Amino acid sequence: MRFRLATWNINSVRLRLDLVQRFVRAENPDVLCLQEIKCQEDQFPRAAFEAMGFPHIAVTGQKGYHGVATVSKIPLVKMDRLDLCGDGHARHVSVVIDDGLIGHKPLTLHNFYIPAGGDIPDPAANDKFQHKLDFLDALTAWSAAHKTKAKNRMILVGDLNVAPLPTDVWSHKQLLKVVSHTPPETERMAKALASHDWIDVMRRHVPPEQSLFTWWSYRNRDWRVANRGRRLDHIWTTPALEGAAVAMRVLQETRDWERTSDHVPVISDFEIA
Amino acid sequence: MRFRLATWNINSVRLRLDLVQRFVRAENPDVLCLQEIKCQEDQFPRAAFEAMGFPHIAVTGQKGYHGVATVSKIPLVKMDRLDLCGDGHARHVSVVIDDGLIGHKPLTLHNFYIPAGGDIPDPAANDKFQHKLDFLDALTAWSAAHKTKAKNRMILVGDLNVAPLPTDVWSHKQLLKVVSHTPPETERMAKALASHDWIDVMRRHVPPEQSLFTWWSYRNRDWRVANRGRRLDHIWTTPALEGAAVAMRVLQETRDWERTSDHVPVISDFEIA
DNA sequence: GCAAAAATAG
DNA sequence: CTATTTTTGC
Repeated sequence: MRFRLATWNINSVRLRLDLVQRFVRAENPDVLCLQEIKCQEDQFPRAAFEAMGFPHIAVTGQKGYHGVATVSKIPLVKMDRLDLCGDGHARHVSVVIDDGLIGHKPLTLHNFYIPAGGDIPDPAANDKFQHKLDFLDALTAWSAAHKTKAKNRMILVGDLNVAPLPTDVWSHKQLLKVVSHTPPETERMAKALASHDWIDVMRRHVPPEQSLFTWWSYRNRDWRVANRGRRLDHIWTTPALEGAAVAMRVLQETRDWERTSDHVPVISDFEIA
Repeated sequence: MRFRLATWNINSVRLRLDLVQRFVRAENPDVLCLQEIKCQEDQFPRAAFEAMGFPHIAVTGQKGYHGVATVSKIPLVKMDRLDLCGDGHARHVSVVIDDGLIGHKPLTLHNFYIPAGGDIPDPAANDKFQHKLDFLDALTAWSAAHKTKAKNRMILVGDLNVAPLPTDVWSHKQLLKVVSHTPPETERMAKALASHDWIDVMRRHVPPEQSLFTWWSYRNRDWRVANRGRRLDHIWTTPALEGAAVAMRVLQETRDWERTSDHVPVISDFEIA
């Protein structure tokens, strides 16, 4: 089974439906994970996605903020959602991808939108940063609990809002005190990765010496010149899918599109035995 | 001297510049008075009005709310502004129209945007209604003070936010307790009219038995069917201009334009000796 | 710099 | 229903 998976923080799916269409026409993903859809579930533009060839749709939404959706050309079964911090935020949806072949082991796809964490990287002074650390801890606990099954076939994608490696930001030194790259966050992300021996697919394709970004702030108008980016979006797989991600690309060019998201899509082609 | 005068509550001049252009192309007014321009003076699109053939511009603006502007093809002199309630609101601009002929008496044009007055027609419970009544009283006092000169040639136009006659609303009975048609307002408007023997030009052209509206709420989508309108916009002249307004039309058709104002323009042709 | 919502005004 | 400003969040 071969398929193309894409993840994109779209920053309002209703406002940027046209950009999604342009992306889908150009790259033809089989499964597309969106974050920050910023709408309720009944406001999700289902018809437009069906028209784009994605009849299988799983959405977790809320009013105004957050929200994730996974749309697929391949049938989806067992849609589910997690509320890791028990706060009712729409930050996760999972699906089991089922291409209809008999006897295959299940393949679960988790789509996450981890809290951004506010401006001040001090959990005592900033509730939102505390919430982000709690969410990362809960992610690790949840992930560790799943490790009981060694052959678990799982993909985890999304806007994780952490740039874990020094080369995942434009300046390691200057960002050590900036939310998304502080030690409490990067250490927690390392623990999350270790908790299920998750494979960082993007870094399997781009060596850690090389800088790799998926997000550039709206505030830098000349984003390509300054190149003050961060790698906030990720694709992980469990060891059972070792080698399955046969290709990976960061779609930087979308950052130049008119009225685009501050995040760019990440694509990975999977070849599953 | 012959000229065409128009008044229109445009409900944001920047947002509806294209509609103003369409109106100007169709009706070719010589002088155009706008209300609710909703911009500061330096944000007023002067260049666009100059391009439309209005090099003479008088603006009283403020941030976000209210604001009036008079633009003209005929030279304007002695631009002035009144602050009848001393609250700094941008609700008036006056100009003296000067066509360059020697020996003519001055002709002053006042452009007003009277407070809407909020929802509850009780001055004790609603400061905005009190403000509206105060404004109408101040208008009467100001107008009476000008009566010293019997030959005063003045035109007063604008969104006066009062529908004075029973036929100026779609249902006299149902609107007696609705702000714009309550007795405290209509009585004050009658006093204002009497204070300088103002001529209600619109009613000189349409008999008071006939209903006459210039505004239809955005809330009635099918405005033409229900026809729940009110006459909130007015053109008055002093007795010295008796007979000068040789024609008058209410441009109802603009209410059907895309994304239009809830008010429609009123046009009057003047023939001044 | 953007986006959505809430508040405010009409 | 429409527009602007303010607030919150990213």
